[in-house]
Amino acid sequence: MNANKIKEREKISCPVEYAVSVLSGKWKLRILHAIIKQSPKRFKELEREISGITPTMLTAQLRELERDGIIEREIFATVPPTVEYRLTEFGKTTAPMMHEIKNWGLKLQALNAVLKSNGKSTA
Amino acid sequence: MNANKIKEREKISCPVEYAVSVLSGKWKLRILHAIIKQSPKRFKELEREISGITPTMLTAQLRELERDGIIEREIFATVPPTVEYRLTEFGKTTAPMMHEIKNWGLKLQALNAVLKSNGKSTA
DNA sequence: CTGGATCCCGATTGATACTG
DNA sequence: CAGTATCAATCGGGATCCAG
Repeated sequence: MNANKIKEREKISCPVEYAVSVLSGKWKLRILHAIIKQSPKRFKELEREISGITPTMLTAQLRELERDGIIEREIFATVPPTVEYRLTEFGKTTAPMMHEIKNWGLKLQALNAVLKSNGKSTA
Repeated sequence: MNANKIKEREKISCPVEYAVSVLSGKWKLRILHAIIKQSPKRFKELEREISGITPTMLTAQLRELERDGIIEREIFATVPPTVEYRLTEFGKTTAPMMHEIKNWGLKLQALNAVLKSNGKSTA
């Protein structure tokens, strides 16, 4: 259960482990990244932007991020229904971290591109 | 298979997804954090510092980090055997990211401590 | 001490079908 | 459009045993 996950989290002392316990998984960071880039964001927009994710997973992950106080959900009683997601004030504190992660991802991509093109040359 | 994981990675364009593909899992970031704090670090020291990890997992994760060019391993033919792990030059580029992650973890812990004391006491 | 090889479980995830 | 429910399959990760 979810409540269990929360209980487990309370035992954690290491800040890194704590952050991981909230952000781990294939999708959380990408969702966060997408919402940081443009907020608010609708369900469908997220689904399109995060290639490979299924609606089921997107819903589940969004619920967890909401429960953890990082994003908030606003429902509009329109037809068809509209739901917007945006960062909470606390959620905005992830921005520097996300920036560094993205940044490092770029370095990593660049490095691997080089390694690949070298393949077997130089050394 | 591992080679497969590498192949998959080549298709990724999003930097965040790329970073996640290398760092995801329960242990990678904690291992990195431990080695950043003090380098070089021996196998046993890592095992002690990263509470909960088993030698099997520690080995597996270290191998992946090594393969991804983030850490390097040095073996000393002593009795008993000694192995030291340290960051590569590229591995050092994770420092700002790790700093932000740790930092955010601290904020998160602080927030949840408040939420808990509100929700519980006073009641 | 370091860590390779197996086996195995259960949480995580995906596919599908359905609803307000 | 924005989900929910269910079921099945996969895979990360733990336990155990073994070796240099």
